[in-house]
Amino acid sequence: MQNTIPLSAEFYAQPVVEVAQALLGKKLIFGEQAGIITETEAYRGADDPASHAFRGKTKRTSIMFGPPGFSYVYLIYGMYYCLNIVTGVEGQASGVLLRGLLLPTVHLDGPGKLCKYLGITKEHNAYNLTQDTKFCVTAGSQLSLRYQSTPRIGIKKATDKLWRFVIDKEYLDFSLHA
DNA sequence: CGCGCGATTGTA
DNA sequence: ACAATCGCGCGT
Repeated sequence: MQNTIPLSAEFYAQPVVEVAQALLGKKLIFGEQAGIITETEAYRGADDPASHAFRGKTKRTSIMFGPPGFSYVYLIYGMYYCLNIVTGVEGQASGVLLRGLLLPTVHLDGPGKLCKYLGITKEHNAYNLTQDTKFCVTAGSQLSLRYQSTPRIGIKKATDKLWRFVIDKEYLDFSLHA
């Protein structure tokens, strides 16, 4: 069915803030699991001190400088993995952190819990999400939805950027009770 | 080459 | 408020 086609490299090639907003309501597929993306954050290497890539390309962040549509999975606080999707054009680092996912039975809040529940680890770093129907994002419901923009969570730099995007609670409640 | 600290979370 | 826990990357 149409809905199983991975979002294209062209989609991810858009500016990171736009992609972060556009990913809300889309469906993340990982193995046999699938859920609706409810919360994202945008990170941009060029002018965003909160981004891992702000200080330039390193072994860890090199994936963020690569082509759009690839996974960037990193370990945080020695115990949690976080999943990002590389965006924008190759050579200019940016990516979207996935922070919330609505599954048929649970709503996962927080990037660490999201990866822990799905089983995403460093083994899933640097995957091309535009070529694999078992690890990708698809169009989802296509319903228009409301979301809020807020400062990003857990950072001390660039807190003026309202680059965290969350689907409205009312809309979430509707989905949960539908 | 050593060491401080982080895009987090659960528990006190 | 704070511990758990470890690899990255800055500074020496």
